Amino acid sequence: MYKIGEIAKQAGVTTRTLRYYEQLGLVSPDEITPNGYRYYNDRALDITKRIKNLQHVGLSLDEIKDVIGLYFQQKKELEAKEKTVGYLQLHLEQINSKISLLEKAREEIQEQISLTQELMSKLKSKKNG
Amino acid sequence: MYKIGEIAKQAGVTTRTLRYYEQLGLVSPDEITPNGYRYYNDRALDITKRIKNLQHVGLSLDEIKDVIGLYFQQKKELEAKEKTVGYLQLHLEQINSKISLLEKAREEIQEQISLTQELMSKLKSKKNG
DNA sequence: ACTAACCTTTACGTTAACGAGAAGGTTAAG
DNA sequence: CTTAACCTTCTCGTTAACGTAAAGGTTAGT
Repeated sequence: MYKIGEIAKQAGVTTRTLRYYEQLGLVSPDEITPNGYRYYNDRALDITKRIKNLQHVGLSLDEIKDVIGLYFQQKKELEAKEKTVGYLQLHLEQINSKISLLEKAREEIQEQISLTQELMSKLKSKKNG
Repeated sequence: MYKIGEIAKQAGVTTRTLRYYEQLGLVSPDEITPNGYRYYNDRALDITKRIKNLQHVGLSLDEIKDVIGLYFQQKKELEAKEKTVGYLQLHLEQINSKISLLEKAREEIQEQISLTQELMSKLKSKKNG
């Protein structure tokens, strides 16, 4: 069991952020002692890191809230599972489209790099020859 | 030459957004007539679309401002080119790290999907005898 | 038992990226 | 030459995702 500061440090966020996430229903402490202290387990740390990653690639906390549970959830009812798979597939498509955009950007950047380098070598050979 | 509304429509943004981008130095009209009307060319449309894409994968307008010019820039001086290549490579690394995150997320999602589907088929076979 | 380093809630502040009107000028088709 | 559909600047409002005290309680090491 870790106190909030420990989790914050490990995950690279502030304690304020963790309380904010809790308020949004994203990550909750495993236990809250009578004095109000929050105690977290490793899973909370894992979730927090995932949130950060998804946020970093352009998802809002609101979107993340819709999917973060799907990474772990283990409900027992068949019906629930069918829904879960549906949501996961939607999420997967979203991820894939982002990957496509980034790969396209990557190609363009690489092309621009080699194009520029080519021009540079021409300039240099002119200078030297 | 297109008026602002036309560009906005094509790029899927509002006119307000285009003026805001102009204010940040991201996209500028090709010409502004004496009455203040903005007229854009195809390149502005292209840039605007790129901005949207980069934004969609998690870059802020501030970060985009630093790199958007690199996708097009054709300055003549050798020194300028060397700098440009440097910036492009940094940008490329940034893009690559985002791709890695997304690919990792993708794997996890796929794993969770097949895991869930496996459990589902077990549930069904139980149900059916 | 002291004290530094934690933790709590409450609440106001901030930045980014626009949205939404007001008040008025311009253009293009009929 | 009218009028709908554009365009302009200006300004105030909004949402997300926290930051930053303030005022005080808790814990852990010495």
